Amino acid sequence: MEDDRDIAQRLGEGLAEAGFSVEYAFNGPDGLALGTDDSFDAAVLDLGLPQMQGLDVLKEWRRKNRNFPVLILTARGTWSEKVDGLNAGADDYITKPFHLPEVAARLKALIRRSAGQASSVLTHGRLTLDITTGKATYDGAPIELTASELRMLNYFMHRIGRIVSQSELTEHLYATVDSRESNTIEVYVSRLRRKTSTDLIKTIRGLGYRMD
Amino acid sequence: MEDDRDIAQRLGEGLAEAGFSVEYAFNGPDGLALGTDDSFDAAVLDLGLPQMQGLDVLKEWRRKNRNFPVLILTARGTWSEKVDGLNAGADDYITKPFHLPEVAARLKALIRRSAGQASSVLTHGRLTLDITTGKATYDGAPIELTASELRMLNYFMHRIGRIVSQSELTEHLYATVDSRESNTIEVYVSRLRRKTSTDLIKTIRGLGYRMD
DNA sequence: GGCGGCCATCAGGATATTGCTGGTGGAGGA
DNA sequence: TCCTCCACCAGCAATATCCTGATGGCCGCC
Repeated sequence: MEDDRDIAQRLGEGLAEAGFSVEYAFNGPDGLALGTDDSFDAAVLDLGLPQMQGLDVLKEWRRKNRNFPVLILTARGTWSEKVDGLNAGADDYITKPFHLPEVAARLKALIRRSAGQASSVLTHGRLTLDITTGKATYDGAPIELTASELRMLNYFMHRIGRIVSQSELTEHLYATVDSRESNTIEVYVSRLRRKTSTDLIKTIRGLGYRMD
Repeated sequence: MEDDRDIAQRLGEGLAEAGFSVEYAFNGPDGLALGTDDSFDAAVLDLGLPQMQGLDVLKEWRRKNRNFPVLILTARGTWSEKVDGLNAGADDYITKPFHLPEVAARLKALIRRSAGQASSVLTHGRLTLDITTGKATYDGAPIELTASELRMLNYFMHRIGRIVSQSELTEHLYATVDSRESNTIEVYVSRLRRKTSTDLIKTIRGLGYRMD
């Protein structure tokens, strides 16, 4: 997003070369619209967009809980803008004239960091699981999961198509190795099935379970 | 405040020339002591102070409601530190090697701004929080919050929708890692709920809390 | 030095989760 | 087809977890 299309062009091409997928907006309202998609990994924001203050765009994003990282571009010497930008919810800033590799590097760092924090949602079929918010949905409807169920479901969703043995599950969920004395695992599988669908987790008799 | 006395010397002299009145601390505890005076316009904090993490000093200041602006000095390339710093309550950061005029300029900007009471107010649903004035409203009605409650609420409001574990809260609020000896966190959550609404903060048993 | 408010902690009670049991159903082998 | 054994599930008691009123101590302010 840039006020000067040439700069934007150059920046966009550079970032594309660095492996990013880029979209542009040349004014505030367009930027707002783009941001509402919430499908971005990060945004580069030039302060001083026409028609709307760049900071206002940022504030509006944050107000709408768009939490992708934002890198601010500012002209050299406008300190207050930078500080205001950080306070408005920006994650980093960089001064013009900028070096492309630096922008790319910072963007990568921001994205890497936000990946550690941002809600990373796993999707499989009609099932959805966000481990950071603890929310899961099946067919779009939210389902309530307890902590243990959540852990187990998470484990399964990271092992789609693989057979997961009972002992493996016990080990992962409890860090203890009970041999066959209780059927706790079976019970939890049962609960997961009840809350989602009977055929979500298939049982492989004598070997374990598999989700696919 | 500097880990390298030469750098500190140079920085201090430069700032003095620029019209600032400067005091030093060369380690964490001294820095803490200095900060408790609350008679400063601003502080320059070097991450990586001996004996105590620079960020802990900052957190401790903020815990005591010392709200002077803080400018962080960090080595080049440690992005996570910077971002963590901003999250911990710093107002700006600058990378080494730094140019004296730049530091001075940023400091001035920070001080000017802090004098001007730029109020950044967070809004979420019927809840409103102005971190600079410490005022909060619920349904438009003002609610009285103590310093700790305020910091906790602030933390929650920056993590809407995310599960926040008790240990995470303890760590952020106190900079120490108490394992389960007291139920302080529970008590504060309870108080926040009483002052706002019972269902403002949802408890996820075994995992933590979530505000959404 | 006295006072007020904030803070941390305790203890008792409330609640959801956990792990188990026992009875039932069904798969797979002989 | 029948039999055996494994898996399933509803319900239950035990328990970890959480909530909240009360209390004493500390700190800062007057």
